Amino acid sequence: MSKTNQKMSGRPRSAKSHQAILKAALELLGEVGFENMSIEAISIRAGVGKTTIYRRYKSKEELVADAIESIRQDVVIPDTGNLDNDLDELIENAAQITLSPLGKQTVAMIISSAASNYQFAQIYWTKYLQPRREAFASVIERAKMRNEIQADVDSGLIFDSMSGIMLYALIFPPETESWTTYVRRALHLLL
Amino acid sequence: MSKTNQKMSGRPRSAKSHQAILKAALELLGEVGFENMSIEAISIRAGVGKTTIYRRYKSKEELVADAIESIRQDVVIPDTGNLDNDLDELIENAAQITLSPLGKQTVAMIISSAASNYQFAQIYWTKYLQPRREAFASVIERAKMRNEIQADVDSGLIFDSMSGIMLYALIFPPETESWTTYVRRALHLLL
DNA sequence: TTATTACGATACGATGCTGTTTCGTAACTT
DNA sequence: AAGTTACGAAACAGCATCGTATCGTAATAA
Repeated sequence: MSKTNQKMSGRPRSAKSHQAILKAALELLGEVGFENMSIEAISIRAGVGKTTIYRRYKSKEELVADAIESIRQDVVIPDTGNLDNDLDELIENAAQITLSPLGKQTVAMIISSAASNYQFAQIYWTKYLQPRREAFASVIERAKMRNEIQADVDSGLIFDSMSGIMLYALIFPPETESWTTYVRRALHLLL
Repeated sequence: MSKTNQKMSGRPRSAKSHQAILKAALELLGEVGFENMSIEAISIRAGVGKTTIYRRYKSKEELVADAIESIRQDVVIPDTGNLDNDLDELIENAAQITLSPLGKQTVAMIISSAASNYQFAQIYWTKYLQPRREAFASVIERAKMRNEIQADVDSGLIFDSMSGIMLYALIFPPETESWTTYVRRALHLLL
């Protein structure tokens, strides 16, 4: 905003420091969680002065929101010509992200702050879930055209249900099978 | 343990204080979350000295684990003679507990500490989910006997899926319908 | 009654983080 | 070159909480 919409005189803000701050914030979020991470720890890990962070962000919330938003992951839209294979790829991809420490802490942060601060859920929805929900829809669409499933299938609701079981299995990992097999088995109930 | 298995001389620990501590801990957990609650705040709200808490618990984790464990909720096993009605009651009951501030913070705590400390998930599973999973199984069992559903339905997997969608809808509340309708609609995909 | 343990209150030093300020230096614009 | 802004480092007072220790009092057992 203020950085780009107007040429400022004086030394410009360091893009390198900016990247280092976001990186350190995400690392610490995954390691210790939102509540236990301090601005001081972030500045030390990023190798920048505390001042530099306080100059950019008014609060930890703002910083972390920006950091999460900065994650750009390519959305996979599998197209193997077969629904089951497509779904397997989607599940595999979701597993990698969701089961990581950062993924877990992000979800925890969203839940615990949901009542007071909806911005984290908002970002996660827009940046992460929404694109994948659409990718899922196009996978389902193709399966419909191949007559693999009925035309009245509600891809949105199925995606939500699938996300739900993934979340559940994240907290209470299945004991007798792998996370992915379990999710796959649940998904077969839905289709 | 040490309190009951042996008659001690001297003044016994106050059961009243004990109750007050657990109550205050649960209240604060719902209000500010696990990370933001201090032993000091608990002692003040409970109207006891800090010493009294430190004498009983070595850590906040221990205290909160005990507090959660102390919640005794009657498990509803509906038997209306009709599966859909039975399920509605189960959903309604789950909604009340899950959507409360305490319910949300408990879940958030479980997730964020899952990697380092599995005891919270363990307690929640044993004290809360397990009994309900069994109640759900008997509801399904009765529906099978009435030939409302097929005999090969896996009640456990369906319960997990249902819990999953509830959890998901807790974080990302449906915009165009109520929480319960949404859950009910998802459940119909499964049965 | 005496011995023992718990009680609530209060004070304590230690710790870790907050957000701000000051400093000399570095990187730009005009 | 002059002017301006950002940089990292360091110091700062302020605050909340930690876990422990000390106090005189209360409640129980022998």
